[in-house]
Amino acid sequence: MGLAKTEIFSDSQNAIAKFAKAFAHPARVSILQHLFKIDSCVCGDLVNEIGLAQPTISQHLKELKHLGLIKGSVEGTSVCYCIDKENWTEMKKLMTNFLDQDLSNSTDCC
Amino acid sequence: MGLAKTEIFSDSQNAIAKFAKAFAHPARVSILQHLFKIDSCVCGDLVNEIGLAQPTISQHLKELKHLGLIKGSVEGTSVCYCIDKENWTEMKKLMTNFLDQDLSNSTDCC
DNA sequence: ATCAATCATCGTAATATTGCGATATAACAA
DNA sequence: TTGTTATATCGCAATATTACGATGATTGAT
Repeated sequence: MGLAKTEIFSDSQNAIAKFAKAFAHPARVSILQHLFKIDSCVCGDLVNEIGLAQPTISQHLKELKHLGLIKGSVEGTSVCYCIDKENWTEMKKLMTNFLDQDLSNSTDCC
Repeated sequence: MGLAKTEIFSDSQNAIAKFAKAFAHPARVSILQHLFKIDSCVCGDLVNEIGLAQPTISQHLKELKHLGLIKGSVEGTSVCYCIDKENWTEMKKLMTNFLDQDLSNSTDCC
């Protein structure tokens, strides 16, 4: 199939999976890290920074933009990308909550 | 292709992507949440809890076990699964560090 | 108007993921 | 031993992801 049965899961579970998918490829991890490091709109030197072809980078950027994690604005002949910090914070809350489950209980069995 | 070019990325970036992939499916999110909620070895009522066929659940469990996030031990005719809290903590450190990048800089441009 | 630069999209090939029926395996029970 | 229960593995079909060459679209420069 290759098709996840999203209907049988909660909105929260699907949202976690959706954002996790954004980080599930090292190129996207690298793109986000670069955007954070620069901390300003970066005008497409990502292709030089990361060793992937321009269409490939463009595709990864599109996915991140679709998720709302980054913003892009046309700046002359190039396009400037930067982190959408508001949405990033929202996403981080969701993920952190998931990752911090181990703190809610204390017993250990194994 | 469908094959990620892991060679050109750092170990850390590949590790983040690897763990994120574990959370990139709602069934695995659900499995982990259930194991945390119960907070004890659970002997395969996961198939009843989640609405997927037994071979499908078994496959997801295998992936989580391979990543070291859960442990499984034979208990009579069934198998008991639980979170590997030590590895979970390690993974959480890595992911939290990645998610907290927005705290390291303060300027904003967009 | 023409050209160069930058980025997006299309199309396609290779590989990965998801899901499950059928079947194998292992432990216990009678 | 035979049967039952619980889980794993195999094999396959459907779909998704990754990568990139070729091409299109847009902007600025001359």
